[in-house]
Amino acid sequence: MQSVRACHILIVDDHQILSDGLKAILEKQPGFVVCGQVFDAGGVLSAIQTLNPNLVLLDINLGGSNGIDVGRKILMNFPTVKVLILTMYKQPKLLDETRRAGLHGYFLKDSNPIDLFGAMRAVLDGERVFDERAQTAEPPADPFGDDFAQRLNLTFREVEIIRLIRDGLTNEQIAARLHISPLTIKTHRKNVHSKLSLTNVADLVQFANRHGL
Amino acid sequence: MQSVRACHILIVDDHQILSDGLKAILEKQPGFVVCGQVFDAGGVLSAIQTLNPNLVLLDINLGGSNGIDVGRKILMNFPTVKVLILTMYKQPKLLDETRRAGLHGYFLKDSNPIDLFGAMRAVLDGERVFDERAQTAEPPADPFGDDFAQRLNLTFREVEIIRLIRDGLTNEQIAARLHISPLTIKTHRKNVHSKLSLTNVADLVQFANRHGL
DNA sequence: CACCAAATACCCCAAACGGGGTATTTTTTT
DNA sequence: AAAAAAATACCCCGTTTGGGGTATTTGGTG
Repeated sequence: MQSVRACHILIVDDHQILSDGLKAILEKQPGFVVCGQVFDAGGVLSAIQTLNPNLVLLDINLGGSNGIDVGRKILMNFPTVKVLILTMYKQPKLLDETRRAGLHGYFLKDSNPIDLFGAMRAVLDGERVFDERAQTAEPPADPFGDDFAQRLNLTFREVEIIRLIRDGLTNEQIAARLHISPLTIKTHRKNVHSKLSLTNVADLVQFANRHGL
Repeated sequence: MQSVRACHILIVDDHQILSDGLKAILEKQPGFVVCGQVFDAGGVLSAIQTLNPNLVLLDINLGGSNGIDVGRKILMNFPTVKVLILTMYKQPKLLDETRRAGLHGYFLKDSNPIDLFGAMRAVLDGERVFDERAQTAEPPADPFGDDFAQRLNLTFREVEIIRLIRDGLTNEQIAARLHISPLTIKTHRKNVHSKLSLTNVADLVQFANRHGL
């Protein structure tokens, strides 16, 4: 027998292993009941209709669809349902989009589950919760906590520039941002290409994504 | 009291929510014991030394480090430990790298946990397990299973070309691949930019990644 | 058949990138 | 203080991309 006051949760994530795992730990928490799991964007609205959850945990990357768009649709159709984005992306752009979409929170997958439960309760209490780590335009601070930069012989400045290239800035724009000459950016870029054996922007962006810059 | 024959597992993943969740469902499985969790590349080797696992579940994206490299180090230092890559990346390149590194398997996070348990048992029995879905260079077949392409008014050809751009090919190379003129690629590209409100390769690659192309 | 979306192909020109150099200054390490 | 590493900046030139057009052909669908 379970409390009628328990919060009903719908998990929307295309990674079944995460979804099932999250369900397992949520169900050990008193007050939370996972009333359903959806693995793609398609079935979300009908699942909400059927299962009537209080809160939807929503991934952004839904194998082809954008979770934030899905969140918008949820709000339009079910204004009382809370929507909490649960994602791996520490990108201010996505957090802003989530906020502008009127969703109730943005939470990172590398967080402590305990904190997630706290965020969920806060959202259910009517608060909005946005993870700071995704707001502060990723720390230009120190990409060297890990050893990957050293391993690849990338310097601090190079990592900094890779990030800006990934974000779609041109040499000119990067130069303006860093208050140095565009020609210097070009040099850094050539060095990066040489170090990583790349020849174009696309591969560099892929590299940046893969290494979580 | 637990069976002395239980397989001891170390989970290496920077997403604590996934790690804890996976631990929760693994511990419901008879024969599996999670002997430890590591959240970054740094502590892996010493954790293995201390905890003596039979199998390491290893993510590729370790917040700055490459899991496959970590896997190589594990094999060098602990040749009897099995290493199973558990990742979201359906990329043949990464699967090949895993195979060449001599690791024991490559498994996708959007799989059924039951299948994961099967793969783990197979690996422990000395087999190697590589998920087919990451081998078959993602299906150029049908990007329209989801609605995203329609939603964004992208045509089949456009999606096809976006993929090739993302993979770092130039217009010339794409044209050769598709047996059409480079100028046609250019036109498609312009149309894509217009439809998606993009202006450069970097943003296009980000788009492709985010939508799982 | 008429219509329309999709795919094909070209014109123009400007902007940006890619790769080969060299060189100076600043910072860090030895 | 000397050496090494990092960051800065420029030269060359060719390739590639970006964006404004226009136009033909192809394959459905009403």
